[in-house]
Amino acid sequence: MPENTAKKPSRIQQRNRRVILEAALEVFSRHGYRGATLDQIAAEAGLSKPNILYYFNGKEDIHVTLLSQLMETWLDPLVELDPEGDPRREILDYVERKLTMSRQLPRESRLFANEILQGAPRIAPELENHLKPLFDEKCAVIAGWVADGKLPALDPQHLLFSIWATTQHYADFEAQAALLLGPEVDPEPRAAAHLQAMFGALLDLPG
Amino acid sequence: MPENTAKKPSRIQQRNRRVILEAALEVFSRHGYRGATLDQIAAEAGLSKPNILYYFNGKEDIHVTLLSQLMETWLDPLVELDPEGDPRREILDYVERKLTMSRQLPRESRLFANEILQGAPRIAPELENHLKPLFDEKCAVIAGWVADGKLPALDPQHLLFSIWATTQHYADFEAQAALLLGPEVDPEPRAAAHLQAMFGALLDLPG
DNA sequence: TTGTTTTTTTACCATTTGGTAAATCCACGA
DNA sequence: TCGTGGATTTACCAAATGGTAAAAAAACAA
Repeated sequence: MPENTAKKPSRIQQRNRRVILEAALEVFSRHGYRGATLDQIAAEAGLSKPNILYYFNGKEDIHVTLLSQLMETWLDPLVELDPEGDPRREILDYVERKLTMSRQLPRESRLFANEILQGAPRIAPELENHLKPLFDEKCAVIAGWVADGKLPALDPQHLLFSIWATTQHYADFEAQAALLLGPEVDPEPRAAAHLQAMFGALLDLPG
Repeated sequence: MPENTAKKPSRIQQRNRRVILEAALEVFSRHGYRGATLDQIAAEAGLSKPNILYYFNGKEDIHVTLLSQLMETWLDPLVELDPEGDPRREILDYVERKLTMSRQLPRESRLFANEILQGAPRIAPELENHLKPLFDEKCAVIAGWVADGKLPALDPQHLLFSIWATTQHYADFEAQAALLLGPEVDPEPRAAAHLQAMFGALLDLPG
């Protein structure tokens, strides 16, 4: 195993760790943690299984590393929600960003969905440390907007849940949407219009 | 294996098949298809593994039987949506029924979520035969309401997707909600209020 | 070029897991 | 109560899977 202790990783190390994580994203997101095998990841990465275990301490290490590394990207749209901006614009833009992310990074969405569905056994600490503070912070921002009369009375926590649920739905349950809408249809444009209308209506409610 | 061909199942058969499917629901919904083992199901059912394979042809047979058997229950709230009823009432009542079902049958919700997340490899035909016709039928009903001016212009397909996503979210991502709201809080009352407000606002939009 | 360190491969291993064969047990009708 | 067929257990097995040891190869510094 590469002695990372205070050593700078070689170019080969950097490249191979990247290749392995990319392959792991593909495999874990399609089959879940338990359903994914090191052999599949190795094949996808174009490396041998022992070689993969030279760069990571085991299957779980790969999985945890992957989740941790993607957490920042995943939370980024919410980070951008600006307390100083126009409340209605900020929230509708957030919906838009989240939907775009679901469309562009469906594997990441399914990776997190899989993990949380199983009870978040390997990522709970990461959620506690990164997601929860951000969630609480942004809920407070939205609650402030409501208190200031800039938004109708609404439940910040459940508003965020609804945004997550509706936007990630298109990545997580893509198989179902493809079956119901037809595989060749791209749901995104109509999904975007629908979600803007729905959340827009909620935000326009008389306070 | 019990010769089911044109024979009536004995009382023992009925009971054990029921016990096995109940155990399988518990295990499959917690760990997904690949993450569940026959040994776990056997332990949960209080039977030996070979005894379980006496009643079912294999792991996949149990899984498919379970999904098929629960499909009807799962679609029931949508079946009840009445074309003759008041459009707004019908849809909001449907949201309520779906949320109640998510709360009362979270294992069923996670079972389906797991399966669809993996691309619905074992349940696709069942979805095609049962979900799709119902989906198309009810979308037509809603589209009719819109055409008659009884509802504002909205997208029936994506409205149903949003209802599914938001209501099932509380069962499927329970681990996350528990982490963010606190494990002792029951999200249901506020979730219900929020969803009624949100979908109510959408349905009240000026046509 | 040579010696040393990093990277990769080869050859394994132990455990888990879905599944089976056959013996045994047991419920129940005649 | 005895026989028969359905129900259950015991004892397995082959394949898959996560992981390791050690040799070989490649990279690199001097």
